Amino acid sequence: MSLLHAVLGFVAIQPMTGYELGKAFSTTAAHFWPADQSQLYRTLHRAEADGLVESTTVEQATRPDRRLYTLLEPGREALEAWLASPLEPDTSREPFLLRLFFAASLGTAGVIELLDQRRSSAVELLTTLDSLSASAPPQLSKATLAAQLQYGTLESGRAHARAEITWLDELRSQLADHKESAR
Amino acid sequence: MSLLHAVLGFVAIQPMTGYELGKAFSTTAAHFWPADQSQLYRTLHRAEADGLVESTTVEQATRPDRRLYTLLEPGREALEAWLASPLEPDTSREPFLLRLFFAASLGTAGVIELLDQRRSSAVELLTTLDSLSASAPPQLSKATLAAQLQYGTLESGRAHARAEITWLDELRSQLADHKESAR
DNA sequence: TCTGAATATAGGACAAGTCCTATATCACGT
DNA sequence: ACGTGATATAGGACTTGTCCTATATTCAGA
Repeated sequence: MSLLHAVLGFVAIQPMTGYELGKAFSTTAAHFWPADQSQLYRTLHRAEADGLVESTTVEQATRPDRRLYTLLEPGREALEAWLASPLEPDTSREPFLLRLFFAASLGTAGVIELLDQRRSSAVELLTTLDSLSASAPPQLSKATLAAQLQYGTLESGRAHARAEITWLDELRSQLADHKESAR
Repeated sequence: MSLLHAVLGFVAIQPMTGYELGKAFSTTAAHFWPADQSQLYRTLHRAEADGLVESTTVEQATRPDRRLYTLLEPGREALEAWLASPLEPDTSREPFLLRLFFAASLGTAGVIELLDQRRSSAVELLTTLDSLSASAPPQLSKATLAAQLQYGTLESGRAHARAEITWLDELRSQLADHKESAR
């Protein structure tokens, strides 16, 4: 249940509404933590019921009312406890690798197509991250710790995207050679 | 629901029991597709109910009976359809990045500790993958396509683990420098 | 003028996965 | 002798996330 922690993390920086949180996720955190809009609001409700955050309704003339969420002390404690808790081992699912693992029946040509598809999404991702990265403060060494860490997550995405592309290219050429030599 | 496809993929290679599938996942596929034992059996039941696989009970004297699952034609079609379907964009969650993103309140020293923890799990993973990789056939260029692809998923894991370590080291030294210069 | 996107929140139905427990027997080590 | 792990399957309870729909208004563009 880490969406809760992400929500607490954002609200700790600044009180926010559910809508703003959605924006924050889809811009800053999209590449490592997709957040479903519906789930977001449900998480906020639950966090409030659990006394972690508090909401005040901000009436608006033309738009629907906004509910501004503020972090409460128990919420801050939960956030800190999460940050300090031991890292659990990564158990991530990689749908692409799953597919590749079983893709032999597509034949060499089919697999190469699959690799090329994957390659172009990786390039696309890298381009997106590059442009986000370009809009970061140039004086990183003088930035706050928070800014450095947020930039760091971007760098992580870039590093992995580059690694993915390199790996794909190697595998591709290996398969192509094999096909060649099998003539 | 990709566990189903993974199950079909394994059963396509060779008829298997749920128990054997569990083994297959935890040895070959553990690093990209963790499979819960309970979920595995449920998936098998459902696949059989849907006419994708067929099971025959193999009675055993001392051990509990085994149910051997065989791929049926509709199952093979489902598998091929999945392999040929367009790749959906990756929406993976990265709990570590989420934590790092909000970790500023731990302070530079605390963050460095976090990075070090992460680094040692990455090194551990890399070591595991390296030893798996070492037991692969040396004549890779002569291997079957299936073997090449399966080896490829291992290589992917290694490439990403190395990228992770490099990135962690860079971030770590950047934070350390910053701390240094802030004295 | 009409359509769609943005602003803002919310619920229902469902899918998928996790964790724990149950059952039963045998082999192996201490 | 005694517990632990391997073999083998299965269900219950629960959590989390996804997808779709609803509601209500305003503004920009075709």
